[in-house]
Amino acid sequence: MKMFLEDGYAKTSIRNIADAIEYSPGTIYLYYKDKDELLYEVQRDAYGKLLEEFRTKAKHKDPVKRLMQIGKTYVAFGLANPELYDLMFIIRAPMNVDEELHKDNGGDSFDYLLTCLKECIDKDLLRVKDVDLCALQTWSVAHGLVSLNLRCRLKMMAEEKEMPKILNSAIEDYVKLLIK
Amino acid sequence: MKMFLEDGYAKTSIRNIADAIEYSPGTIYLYYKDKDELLYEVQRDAYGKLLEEFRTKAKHKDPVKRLMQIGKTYVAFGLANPELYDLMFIIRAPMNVDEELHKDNGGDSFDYLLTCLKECIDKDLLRVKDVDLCALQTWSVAHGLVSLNLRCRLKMMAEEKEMPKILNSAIEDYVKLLIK
DNA sequence: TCATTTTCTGAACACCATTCAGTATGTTTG
DNA sequence: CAAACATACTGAATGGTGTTCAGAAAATGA
Repeated sequence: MKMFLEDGYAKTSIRNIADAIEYSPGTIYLYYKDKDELLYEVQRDAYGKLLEEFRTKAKHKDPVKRLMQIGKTYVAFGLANPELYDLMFIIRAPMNVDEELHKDNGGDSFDYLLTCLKECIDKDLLRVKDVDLCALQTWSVAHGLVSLNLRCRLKMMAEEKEMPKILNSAIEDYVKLLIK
Repeated sequence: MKMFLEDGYAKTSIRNIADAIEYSPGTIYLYYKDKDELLYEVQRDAYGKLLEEFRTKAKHKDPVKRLMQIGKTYVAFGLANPELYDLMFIIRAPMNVDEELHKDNGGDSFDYLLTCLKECIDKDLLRVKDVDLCALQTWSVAHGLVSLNLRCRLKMMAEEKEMPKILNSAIEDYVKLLIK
């Protein structure tokens, strides 16, 4: 995980890992089917990390304010852990193998959002009706912001150092847009 | 471009390309600095393609309805051309070299959205004030939807074949959210 | 101590992007 | 026409990649 986060998934080779742990490359294949399976292990941790972040930084009683916290926490998480975010949501590799992995892991974070939104909508605090659609939409805004920035597609907007502020404003405005 | 779109950027090797055009691998390096530079050429085309799509499919007189068309066109474009979309907005490679390339190309499509939003806001038709922030937000929703789907992160939501409808609803609802 | 199981090795395979000395072709000049 | 030059191309070599597998080493049990 340390190497994946420092150098990125692609640049971390099985040989580099083998060197670092002082084993031969072949040994790794006795424990993991292939390089992707190493990724799953890291992803499992990463999804847990995000959920933990939600649980500690997005626990306001008011579901609308909590929704705002969730959005901001997500964006901040992506900005603070770019390589980790990459592994979790941008990299191509996995998702083909164990569908359960994501229902159990990434799913928990999504459920956190879902539960919050459900409470908001039940209390008639938002301008939307469909919980699932709204959750998808909200996740998409947050993911869009983080991933476009991570892939340097927002260079035309402002300088690098300005981006956190801008992304924060963007997600803030979006949540405000949801509120009745 | 044909090979990039059929097999993806990563799986298309310089050797494969050399074979296909019946030249030696070395020859390619006489015309392109490296593999990434081949990508830029394709990206240039791709950005043009998206802009062309906007121009033909999002030209309603009413700026709000045009905004809706832009959103739906973008999502449809991403769903219809997954590999192309990947090259344009998800792949890691470029953005480091020629910043102008993107101001001139990807920028044109972004300007199309920007202009439309400006008209909407000038006519006081939307619930937002800041054009740039709203453009970023709108692009993020659309990109989020497309890229999460492309990377199979939405498997828990519905079956593959259901996704186009859902993504369409999501972007539709978002634009409706913007309207006063 | 010896047999058995478990763990590990590292060379080999088939790829990859990239480089570069050398060759072939085309063009221009004396 | 021939020699000089310019352009175009080659393909082997370099140093990387993920992955496999026969065989060696270490640990365990009798």
